[in-house]
Amino acid sequence: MTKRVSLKDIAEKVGVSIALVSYVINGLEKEKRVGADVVERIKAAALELKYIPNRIAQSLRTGATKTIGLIVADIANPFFGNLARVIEDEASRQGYTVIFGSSDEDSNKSASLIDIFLNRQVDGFIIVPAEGTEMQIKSIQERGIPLVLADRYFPEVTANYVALDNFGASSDAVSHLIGNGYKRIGMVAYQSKLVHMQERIRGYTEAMKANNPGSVIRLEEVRYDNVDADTAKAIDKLISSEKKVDALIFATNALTVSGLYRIRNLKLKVPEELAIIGFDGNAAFDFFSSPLTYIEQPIEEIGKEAVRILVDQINGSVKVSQIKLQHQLIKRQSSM
Amino acid sequence: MTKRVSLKDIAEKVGVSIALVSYVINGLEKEKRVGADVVERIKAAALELKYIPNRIAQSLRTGATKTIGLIVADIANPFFGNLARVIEDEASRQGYTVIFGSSDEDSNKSASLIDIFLNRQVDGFIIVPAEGTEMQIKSIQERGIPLVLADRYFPEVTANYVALDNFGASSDAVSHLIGNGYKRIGMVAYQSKLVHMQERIRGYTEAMKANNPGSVIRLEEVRYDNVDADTAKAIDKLISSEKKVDALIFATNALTVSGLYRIRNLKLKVPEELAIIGFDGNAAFDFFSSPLTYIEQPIEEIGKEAVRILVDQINGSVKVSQIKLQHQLIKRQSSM
DNA sequence: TTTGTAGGTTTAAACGTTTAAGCATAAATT
DNA sequence: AATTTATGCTTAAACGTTTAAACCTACAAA
Repeated sequence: MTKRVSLKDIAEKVGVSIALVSYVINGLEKEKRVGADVVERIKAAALELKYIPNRIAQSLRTGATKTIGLIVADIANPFFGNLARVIEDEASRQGYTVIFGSSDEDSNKSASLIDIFLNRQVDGFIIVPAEGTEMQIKSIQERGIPLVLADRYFPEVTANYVALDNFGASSDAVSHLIGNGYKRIGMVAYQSKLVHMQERIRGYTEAMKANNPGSVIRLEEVRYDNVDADTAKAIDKLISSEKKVDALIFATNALTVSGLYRIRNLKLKVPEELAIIGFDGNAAFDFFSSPLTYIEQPIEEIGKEAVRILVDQINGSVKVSQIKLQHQLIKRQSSM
Repeated sequence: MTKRVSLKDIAEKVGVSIALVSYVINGLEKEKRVGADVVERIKAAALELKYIPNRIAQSLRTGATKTIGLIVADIANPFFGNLARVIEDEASRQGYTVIFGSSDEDSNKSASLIDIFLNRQVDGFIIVPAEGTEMQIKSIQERGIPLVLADRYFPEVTANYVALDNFGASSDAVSHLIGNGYKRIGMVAYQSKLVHMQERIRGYTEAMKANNPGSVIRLEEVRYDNVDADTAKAIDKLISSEKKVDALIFATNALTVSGLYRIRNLKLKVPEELAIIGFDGNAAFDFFSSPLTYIEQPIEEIGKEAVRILVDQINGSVKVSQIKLQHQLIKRQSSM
């Protein structure tokens, strides 16, 4: 490994002090009154030696790493992949680099990622928090490190967040189904205390009650680490009871896809025997025998807002921003 | 922002030198013969003050950042999202953190990402190289920085890589189709000089010639920045000529999905009117009217191998590893 | 002649680590 | 009693930056 070129190397080559070189490299030649000829010689030498600033040294000196730590549930999940992409682009626009990690909805993994990112002195965090990580979030805040939660948040923790209006989204889905004549509507959700899930569930139950005070709530909860089997069981149960469902809302993208497999295997006619509403977009939704109606999240906005708020905080803002964005219900055949 | 706790703070609290604290924190108390009581007091103080090592300072001192720079075409593309996930896990297992960026197949973006990662003194790179980035790759090598290419490589550049045996994969697809009685087989590929694409094309053409010396090559190339329109046009052309195709191979996941939309809109019966083979897995493949036969890449292996080779290089190995992995042809209804 | 000021440059400390080298003191060996 | 060895600790330099402060020199103003 050939030694990297430093300011010192340029200084020696030109025959001036390191300080002068630093000034010129950083464009402070006017302000710091560096001689015109010296400026030229330094610039030439930097080019010739292919000088690349050492951000590690800069960071140590300035205390800023220009790095954002991003923690999502799973970067392989298209929803988070898309979110990561938006965050990457917006961060880059603002001069930040992103380091990322997947928590797998596991609080231990989350803790270890946070530790690693703290080690690396990230300037701020964007976190899709897993269940039971309230204390981790608080501990970041106590350290005074900027933080924005995305997709979910903790009602009892005062923190910046950008999330969907999940209550509105799923109650909209219910209204849509009821408007189309469906009555026995069920929901398949994750077994989770996280607000985004609880709000999706609450949106469903409240809308059911609002539209028909005596309506039956048919909610099945699925474990994150056993999606396919649990979803299949949930659907089997929902369609086998004497009062079987005539419509089904899935609470996430993964649940929807998993459910579609089961529904296809059962050869249920959609929407005649069972109407469906999915969550998030997905090419699979389009090619299902009956194209799916789904709740679309404004991923672009979520990511951009999160970065903007975070950078604001890094730059000293102390304002707490809690943003709920609106969904769009993409109406298609599966719920008609 | 409350000041972060440093070794110095612990040293002052305990009343010893910084060196001793460093030894204890790094578990060198035996080797460096630190007194038993002092060890205890230092450990207690570290815990009490919630000491977190500053990796930036460590990196500056040791020259190693324990960071891998990952450049893919687009993290939002499920293939790269999955690859990133595998790389993240394997890197973490080896004590490395990943910083990532998407090149969008654009050599300028690629160059800028590489610069940023060099600034940050990454210990090594894993790159899915874009067209025309040979010099960028060489420049990294000249700096003596470990590097592994993934998914693609440059035949004229001697570098480590892990890729699919693309030639074998697409010729296998052709053989399969021919074995099932299809004769007029076409391919929709990207317009790209990159080997992975050229090899997929070559696998197709060679297999066509091998099976029938006089066979017609029906190849259409699509621009990366205009996938949907170009793919639609390509398909229209391939099925409208007097000798229209009876089977179609798509050269990537995105091309396959795009093609499926067109084929559905044209209401072509698959496989009766047109057989299809896709690339990479995807839930959409499963729900298409006729479940798709597709070429499956060993993503897990690609990612793991890439990290293993990279870490080897970081640890001083100078061996050049060029690995081609085998696909699996998942045979289903669309090509029967 | 002294004082002031602008232009141009260097010095040196600091960020938080790691680690080779040195310095005591006590205990063991001759 | 003199020397060696072991034990326990400190000192200080180095990594590559940034940046406040000090330092020159020349020249203008008093």
